[in-house]
Amino acid sequence: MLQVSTIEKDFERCQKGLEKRGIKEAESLLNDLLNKDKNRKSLQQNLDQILSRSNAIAKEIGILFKEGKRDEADALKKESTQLKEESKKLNDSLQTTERELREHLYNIPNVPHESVPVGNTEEDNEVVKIEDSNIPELGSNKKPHWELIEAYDIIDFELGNKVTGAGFPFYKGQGARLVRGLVNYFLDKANEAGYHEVQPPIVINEASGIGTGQLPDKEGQMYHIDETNLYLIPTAEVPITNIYRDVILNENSLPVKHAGYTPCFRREAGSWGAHVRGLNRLHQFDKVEIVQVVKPETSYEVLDNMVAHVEEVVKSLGLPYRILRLCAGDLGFTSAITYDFEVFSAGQEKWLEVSSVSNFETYQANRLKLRIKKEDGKKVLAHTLNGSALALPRIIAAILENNQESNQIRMPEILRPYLGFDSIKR
RNA sequence: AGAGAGGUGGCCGAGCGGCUGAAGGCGCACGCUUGGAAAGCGUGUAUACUCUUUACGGGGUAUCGAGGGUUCGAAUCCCUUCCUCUCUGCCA
Repeated sequence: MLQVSTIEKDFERCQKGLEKRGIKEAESLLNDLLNKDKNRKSLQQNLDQILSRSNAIAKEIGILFKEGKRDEADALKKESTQLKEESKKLNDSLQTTERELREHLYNIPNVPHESVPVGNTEEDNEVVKIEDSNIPELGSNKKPHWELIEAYDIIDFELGNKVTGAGFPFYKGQGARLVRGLVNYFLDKANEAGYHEVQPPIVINEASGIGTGQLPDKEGQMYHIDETNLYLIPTAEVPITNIYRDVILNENSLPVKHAGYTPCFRREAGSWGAHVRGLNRLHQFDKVEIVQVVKPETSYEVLDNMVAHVEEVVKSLGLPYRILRLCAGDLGFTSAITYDFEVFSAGQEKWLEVSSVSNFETYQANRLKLRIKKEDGKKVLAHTLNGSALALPRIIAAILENNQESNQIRMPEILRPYLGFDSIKR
């Protein structure tokens, strides 16, 4: 969530940033917030004064009682009772104001970074890099992965339908081993790059959802468990980043780098259709996530490092890819800047998003109350970043489609030690 | 799931209606001491909001799991809720 102090100091930047996101009334919105905050402050001040007086009276009464001066004490009691009524009222309106302010802030997205292109749709995303020299020539008998997986019997949607429902496939045989191999490979790469591995819970509470910004904004995208008011994670970002909720980190313990593998669950309500066949969109999928908590002044350098790491992994699989800088309209709610990675899947002749690397600046940290204690004792909000490294299903789709031959699918060289086979055969 | 115990500062732990933002200890930081280290001694050591100050700093309020209540006054009493531990049950 945005900080009121940032809005005060950097009004114009905030206004322009939000306008870039298509919020036309940004100026009045921000002014409204500032006014609410002013209101909050004055209420707080009045309340504090009354409480201060109450505390003084209570102390006096204590002393008077000890001295046996009942009458004087009784007079003070009356005043105190009166003050209490006043303070109750003030406290109520203070809490209302604070709640409104908070809710208001929750509903304002992050201010995009300067370099984020203007735009509303995917078309406006900026292609930063494209590496398409290795797009295969498949000729006339190329197949999309949903045909390949049936032909080789490695992923079974029907079985998933039976046991759970649409979007929950079974991976079988070499398909299951491919998933396991990829997860291991991705985790090994992350470890090599200095990310400390964690295996987080895949169910989170409400506070965690709010901390990273899934709640209250994207409530409908998560599976909810009513009995215990818990949510299935949509990404490992949530449990991993929330390790640092309500934490003050020493400056010298930064950067914090974590990697973790989890299944991810997304309801994807209403976003189904012909263009999301097969592995392109699922309710449950596997992903290795990388997360960093860093000093504000280093976060853009770190972002570049994370992009470079993801690029290295994608490249090592021999997949054609491109890197996009998302336009303001396509940018996630909590992100200041996001780079998407897409791989080209030659069977469908489509670019598929396989990773999203974002800098949230202080937006998440402010919600999380994640701060850094500097050498001089001053505290500042940390910057948080994360990226997929990588999400599996579309990587699998691209591997299958791009490496298909008439009677086998060759596996990328680098994966073979992880798989125990060189190609998928019938 | 049933019965009981408990949640206090970075940690341990006292307090069980006013003098407690909180004893004592440990840890940590700085200083003294030392040839150096240890020990010893001294000082300091939560967070948020807010007022004030050029700054150093100073003041106010809140916070003893969370929320509500009783009271002039609550870490201390009552209620609700969450969590932890022990025993019983169940179970990978």
